[in-house]
Parts: sequence; C-alpha cells; structure tokens
Amino acid sequence: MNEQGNHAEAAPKKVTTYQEARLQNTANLRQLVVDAAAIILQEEGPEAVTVRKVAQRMDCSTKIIYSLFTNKEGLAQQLYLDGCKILSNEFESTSQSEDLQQYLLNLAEVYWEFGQRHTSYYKLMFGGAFADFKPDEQGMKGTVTAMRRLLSVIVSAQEKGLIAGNSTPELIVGTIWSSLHGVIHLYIGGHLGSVAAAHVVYEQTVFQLASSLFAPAAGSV
Amino acid sequence: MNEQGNHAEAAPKKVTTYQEARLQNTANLRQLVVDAAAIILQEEGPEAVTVRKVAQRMDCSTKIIYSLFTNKEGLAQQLYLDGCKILSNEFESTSQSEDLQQYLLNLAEVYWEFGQRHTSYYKLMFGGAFADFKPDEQGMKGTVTAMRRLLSVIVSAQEKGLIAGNSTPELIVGTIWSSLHGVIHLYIGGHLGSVAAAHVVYEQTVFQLASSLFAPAAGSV
DNA sequence: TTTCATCGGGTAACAGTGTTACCATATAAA
DNA sequence: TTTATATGGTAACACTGTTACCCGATGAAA
Repeated sequence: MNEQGNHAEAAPKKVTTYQEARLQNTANLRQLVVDAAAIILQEEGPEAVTVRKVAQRMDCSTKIIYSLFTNKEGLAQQLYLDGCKILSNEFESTSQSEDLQQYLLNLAEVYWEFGQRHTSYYKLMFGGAFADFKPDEQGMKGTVTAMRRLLSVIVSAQEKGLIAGNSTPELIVGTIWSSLHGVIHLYIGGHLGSVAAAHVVYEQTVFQLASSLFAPAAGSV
Repeated sequence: MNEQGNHAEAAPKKVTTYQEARLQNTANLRQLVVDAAAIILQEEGPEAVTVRKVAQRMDCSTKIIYSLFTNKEGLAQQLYLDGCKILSNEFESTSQSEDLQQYLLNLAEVYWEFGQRHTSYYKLMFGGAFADFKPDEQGMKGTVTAMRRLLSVIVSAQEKGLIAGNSTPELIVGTIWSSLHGVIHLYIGGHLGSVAAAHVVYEQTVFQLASSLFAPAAGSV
C-alpha cells in the first residue's frame, strides 16, 4: 500500500519522518512525534491533532506513538510543556522597564499576543480544547516557570512598597493571570465579538488591574 | 431487538420517552430531546452528550433528533440557551442591596455558585467543551439577557456618580464578566489547585474589581 | 374498499476517532 | 545456523457524527 520502499525521492531536507529516523538511528523519536503533532496543531487546530494523523505525517503506524506516549493525553501533556516554553520565551524577551507598572503592562500585552499568535497552543493549554485535559505535575511546573516574570514583577513591587495589602505574590499573580485569561478565552469562545472589541476589554481589564494593584496607599497624590 | 412493543410495563411516571410522546401526540418533542440531553449533560458531563446516547434515553432513533435539530451543534445551542436561563434565574433571585458595591459582590458570588453547581453547563457554555462551539445570534441574546442584572448595577452606579471614568457600562460588564470567568475557567481546567485555593483567587479578583470600579474619584476620603 | 403516493422513522452504513490484540518480520543471542 | 526477543504494521473493537436507504403506516384518490 505505502510506496515508501524507494526513499530515494523522499524529502531531501530534514529528518521529519519516522522512516528517515530509523535509517539514521536517530534517538529522539519522541521529539519527532511532538514536532509532527505541533505542526498539525498550529496548521489545523487542536481538534485536528489525532493519533492517526500524526502517524501519517511521520509515515509510521500509530504503534510508534503509543510506544512513546502512554496515550493521546501524554502527547498533549508534552505539547502543553512546549507551549509553556514558547510563552516563557516571549515573556523573557519582553522589554523590561524601571517603572514596574509599565513592565506589568508590557507583560500583559505579550500575553495577549501569545493568545493571538499561538491560538492553537492557547486552546490546547488553557482553552479546554481537549476533553478533560488537565496539566500534570510537570505541566504545572512548566506553567509556574512560564509565569516567572509576572511573579518577579509583583515581588519587586511589593519590596518597593508599591503594592498595598498583604496578599502573597502568588495569589496576586493568580488574579492577574485569571483576569487576562478570562478576556482571551471569552474572545476565543466567540463571546466578545471582534478582535478589536475584545482588545478594548483587555486593555480596560489591564488598566483596572494595574490601578487596583498599584493604588496609592491611603491618600497620596 | 428492542422489546418496546409491550409498553405496558414502561415508565408509569412522566412522559420522557419518544414512544410515550408519540402515543399521546405530544407536540413538544423538541423539548423532550433537550431534556434528555440536559440530564446526560448534568449527570455525565459535556463529553458524554452524544446523539446516540440522547436517542437511547428517548428510546428512539437518531433520526428523530436530526429531524428536530440541524446537527449536534444545534442541540448544543439550545442547551446553551437553557444554561443562560438558569444563570439568569439565579441572578434575578440574588438579594439586592442599596449598597451597589455590595450588590455587585452578591452577583459575583452567585456567578461563582453557578459555575460550581452547574459545572457541566458552564463547560458547555463558556468552557470550550464542545469543539469549535460558538453561541449563535440567539445565544448571544441569551447571554446579554442573563447578564442584565450585572449591567443594571453598573448603570445605576454610573448614574449615582459612583464610578469614575467614562467607559460604557457594556465595556465595564465585559471586564467584570471576563475576570470572573477567568478564575472559574482556570479552576475548571485544573490550573488553580483546590476549590478553596480557587475561591481565594476569586475573592481577591472580585475585591480588586470592586475597589477599582468604585474607587473614590480623585482624593475623597 | 382498494389502490396509490407520500412521508415519518428505523437500520445500517460511511468515515472518522482512541486504543489494542494479533501476527509477521527483523534483529540479537546462542 | 538456529533460536529468542523485540519491534512494528494490520486489522480489529468500540465508539463518534451523519446520512442513504428502505420499510411500513397513514393519508388521499378512485
């Protein structure tokens, strides 16, 4: 059925199929699978990521995938981690500012951009696109790592006495993340209309967050 | 195969199956289908709502369902509307308060309770549980109707000059809803840990929202 | 009453999905 | 060279949404 016997005319570029990897004894088959899944995810959305389709793209049977991952959810967990890495990188490369409030605004905008440019990842990670998917322990760690910059801003602001109240920085980050996520997710779900309309809501939310957190403590200004 | 010929020993209670409805010429077959789907939704979650299972519970073939709804999404749209009605009722029966800020807190708590007690509905409506599900025009109207109380609070507060700035009430409601939704949805997705932990985030979020909205305009107190 | 036509509805199929049992084959060990 | 093992592909199972087909009941016409 499959005419893969003659791999002479096969892709002369990079090792992306299982057949090529087997010939070269490539060890990181696992990464190859994740890469294939990631391409499908980004090109066709979370629902299109099926075990059979990944196998087809790798030019192998589904057995390979099930020998590398316990099941489809295991593959999703890895994609979740990869998504955390992407988000983390975007956060890390966000222009810092002496003004911590401004830095927070920058990070918030980067998070919005992540949701827009990597919508499929966003749906997979935080959107509930996979039925009953919840990040495992490793995934939770990845999330915390990704949110590191957000946490450090709050910690710094607290140290400088810019934030009133005595909430833990983790709790504050939780509220920030939740509020930002809420807008993005409602928009993705079609509840907020156009992108423009959604972004207005996002800006307003960010403004309210900042003004609430960085409120002058009891009657300055 | 199906021994439904002898409907003598069939359910002596209420008309819930197609067979009984046909005998009595019951007109609202559509409602019967939605009811069956709603039971499955609440008992087994959104993923368990399949056309076959609904048909089985109605004791009829899937053909009936497809003659009443264009497809499964059509059924989901109706469930969305029903969910809006439930939420709307909960909002309507929320104890009002002269203190508009307190009233807002009450509504926020009711929204949290809706997410907890009707989690399956919440997942279906706002959780992205159905792949690519977006509410249609009628659904959007249902959403607006459900959020009516939230809107009226903001309008009243603006009329009384309790809210600074010149945002539209719709925009403000958007930010409130988004923030509340963000916490509930992240919790449902397993990102916020225990219910208790999530509710702390929720309370903090509500507090920040209220303190930001009802902030004293430029140096009172 | 008998014939015909229409239409409602059940069965079974199609094309998918995740997952796994089975089996052949290729490789490693003896 | 023969045996043992592990590797991996095929095909199946139990599902899913959706629809083509066909049968039987019910209405109208003769």
